[in-house]
Amino acid sequence: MLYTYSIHMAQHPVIRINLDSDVPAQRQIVDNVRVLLVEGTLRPGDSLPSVRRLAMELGVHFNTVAQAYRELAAEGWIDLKHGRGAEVVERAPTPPSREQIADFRLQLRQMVARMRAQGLSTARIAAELHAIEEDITQ
Amino acid sequence: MLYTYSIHMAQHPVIRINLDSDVPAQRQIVDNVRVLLVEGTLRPGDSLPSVRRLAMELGVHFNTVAQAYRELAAEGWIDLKHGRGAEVVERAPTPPSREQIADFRLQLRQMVARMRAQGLSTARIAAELHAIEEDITQ
DNA sequence: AATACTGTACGTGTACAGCATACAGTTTTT
DNA sequence: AAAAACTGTATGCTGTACACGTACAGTATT
Repeated sequence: MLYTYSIHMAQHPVIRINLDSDVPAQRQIVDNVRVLLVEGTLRPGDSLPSVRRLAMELGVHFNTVAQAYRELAAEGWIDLKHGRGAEVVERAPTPPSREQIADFRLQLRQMVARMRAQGLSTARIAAELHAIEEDITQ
Repeated sequence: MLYTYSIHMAQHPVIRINLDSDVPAQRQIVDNVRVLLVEGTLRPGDSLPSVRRLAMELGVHFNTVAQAYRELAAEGWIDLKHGRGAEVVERAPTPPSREQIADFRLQLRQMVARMRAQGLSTARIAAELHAIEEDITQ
């Protein structure tokens, strides 16, 4: 839990990043906010914290947050308006491609391999997969 | 399939990397070989292709492969001997930590969010999760 | 008009990926 | 034994991305 920072967004949601991780802060911010967007915790019309406010609470420079926001804007999730903050917008659905399924399958195998290499049992991993599977099907 | 390179390892297994990906070639090599190691396609006693041979077939510099091999050696998978190639060795089991389960869970959620953002349906994603789950439990 | 907030655009230092090149150890060939 | 052909290793260079500092530009409030 050390070196883990969090912030409440829009009064409710929370994102956390780990400054010790080898994963860049920018990517952690993008990945975490994207989860909130996909899972519906952040919805169109909601406003995101300002780059300076989020940066202060996460312990990074505001330009780091700004770049993460630009990434999310490029993906079509949010709208950045100069001087007026960032707001979640309706996002046009993306047509899936065949490669993505193969990519997803490979990335899953790689993640499972990484976890098994770290000592997690296959039973434990299967349980986590099952839990996520149930989460998204309801 | 463009820009995807592959190589046969030890007569049978195959690894592929995508030079267009933003994921570094080093990491792709490590991740792909780790999958083969965890899934038992590569076993203790097997020898890996030389850094120059694998590099040529993947289309990268041999030092890139060498660094990937060093990473795998650091993880305890292979033994690098000067002048005599790389060999898979028996690996001591790693004791799992509590944080890893939380990390795994978060990474899974992030991966699912990324795939949903790319247009994959929750049904399709759930099917992939289920398939992997069954693969590792047998 | 002034102030305090918003996001943007530059430059700087650092870390890492990828490559070129030279080196060192081992095996095979001559 | 010498030479050649393989093996992995070490060092330096270049390009790119991350994180930060600082100055700028747009908007809302005072």
